[in-house]
Amino acid sequence: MSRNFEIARLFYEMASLLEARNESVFRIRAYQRGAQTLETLGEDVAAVAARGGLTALPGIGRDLAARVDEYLATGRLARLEALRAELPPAFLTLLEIRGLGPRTARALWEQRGVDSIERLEALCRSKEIIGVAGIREKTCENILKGIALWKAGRARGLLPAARAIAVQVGEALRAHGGVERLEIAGSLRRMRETVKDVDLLVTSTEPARVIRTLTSLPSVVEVIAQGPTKASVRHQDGLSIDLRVVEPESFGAALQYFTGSKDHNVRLREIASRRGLRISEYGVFDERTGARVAGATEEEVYATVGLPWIPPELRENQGEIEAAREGRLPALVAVGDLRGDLHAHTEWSDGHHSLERLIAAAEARGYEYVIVSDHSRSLTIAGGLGVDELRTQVAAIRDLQPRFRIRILAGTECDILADGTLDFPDEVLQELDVVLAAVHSRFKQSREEMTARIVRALANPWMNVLAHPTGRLLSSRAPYDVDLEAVFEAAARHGKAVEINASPDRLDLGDTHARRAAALGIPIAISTDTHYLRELEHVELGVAVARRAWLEPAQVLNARPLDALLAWARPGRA
DNA sequence: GCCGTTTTCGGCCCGACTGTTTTCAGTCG
Repeated sequence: MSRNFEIARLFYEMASLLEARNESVFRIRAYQRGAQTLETLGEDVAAVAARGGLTALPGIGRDLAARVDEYLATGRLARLEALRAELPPAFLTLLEIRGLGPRTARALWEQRGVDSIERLEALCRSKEIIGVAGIREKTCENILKGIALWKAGRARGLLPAARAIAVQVGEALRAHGGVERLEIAGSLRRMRETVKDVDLLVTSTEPARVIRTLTSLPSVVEVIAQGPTKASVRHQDGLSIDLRVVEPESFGAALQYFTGSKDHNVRLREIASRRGLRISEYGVFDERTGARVAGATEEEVYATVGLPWIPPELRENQGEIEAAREGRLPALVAVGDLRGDLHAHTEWSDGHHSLERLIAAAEARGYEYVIVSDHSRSLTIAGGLGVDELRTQVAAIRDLQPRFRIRILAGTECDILADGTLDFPDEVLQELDVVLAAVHSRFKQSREEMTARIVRALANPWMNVLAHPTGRLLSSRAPYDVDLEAVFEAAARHGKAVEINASPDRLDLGDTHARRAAALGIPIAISTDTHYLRELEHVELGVAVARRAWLEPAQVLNARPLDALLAWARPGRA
């Protein structure tokens, strides 16, 4: 599905270049919408094109379909190349500077020859950009700040870190008074896997006081913008924090609005507009009379456009509005639906606690079962277990069982070797209750090799769950090159499950892929990959990904009762 | 450039803040 992202990126670029040319905002938006459709498409765009289905996709009409076809056939987009020729190669990079948009960047290129961030910085320092596109002293300073920020890296924060900051800042605002109600909104409320900024929404009778509190917090290093009802600041560890203060009667509308996503909200407003209504963060208003018809709660806002309340995790314009209209929103899986954890380590390999403590902690969480899935022998760096050691561990587990109510499952996180064979022989694997398999080495294999490797592992009759299927680390490592569609096809054919690994740096599978896998009928395991006991709590993150993937309990492997799980994993065993 | 239970033409989501401009453009979300 990598072509989906390639073409989406090209469409986004097209939109930016068109914007620099002052083209119609609607044409620009059309390319952005088309790009968004492609990057969230669960299916390979080439397959859609092959069956002539491109124009059936939302936002893809005759022209965009022709461009997709052109790219698939030739690997090029003539129109884009013509647009690129008008501007410097680094134009897109310039747009990554906060506060610098396509119009200004184009003017800088045409009037001062700005073709790189280095040159932009030099001209800012020498003040030579003053006079272009209404730029004066202040804008010059802001661009320099933007450049400094860009150099520092615009990393999105991991979900738990951002949430911690949001909670901390929220508490500080409350402590200083004036806050009536406070909610976390934005991508944090939608539980996106990474978060670029924290959106806080407050009702208050003293908006100025709350704004002032935020801008003067010790952990705030820069005030980006500050008005009577809105402020935007930079937190000391890089995230920006946006605060909005609204009246209580607008709280629902504001919460809906600031939760997003942008695309979800645009759709909602379009529907409202067809009904003669106007939705803003202040409420829902009758277009003719100007009268407010809703706003205090989110439910009210959705009701005005004939929809039930939609869970925040689904608000990505990925079909949730249609599903809501037709009364087929999923009954999303929740933490309480999970009956056990299917991926956990102990000090037998690279975990930091004993077998007993893991089991006791899982039992204390109220689980019906927990697996012990330490690494296998080839992963020496993680203290992988050899065959004898594994058998000793299984015996230790069987010995411990009578002391616990929770069922302890003997397992392994078995390495998938470079050729796709598993690290333990079949006669060893069949002694276990559940077998996880994962790639931990030779990440640089070609797409063909990696795909064949994983597909072969899935064919092993004793293997059950493919753990962290893409190998990505959100903060540091790209996924390995693999044809996931082929992997899913093999998993479905062999009756295997795939994992949502809830480790905050992995979240692997991610939401889009998990949704695709589940649509193919593949059971999804939501697992913590616990190495420290506190990480059992990461199950919340895994469930968040699952909810964003539209999963219901029936699609989740570890929402099944113990008997059903064992019958699935070892059908031959009594 | 897309789209249609108002429409195949004429619409297309809405508002805050900043810096520059005396009425608004650009950027952001």
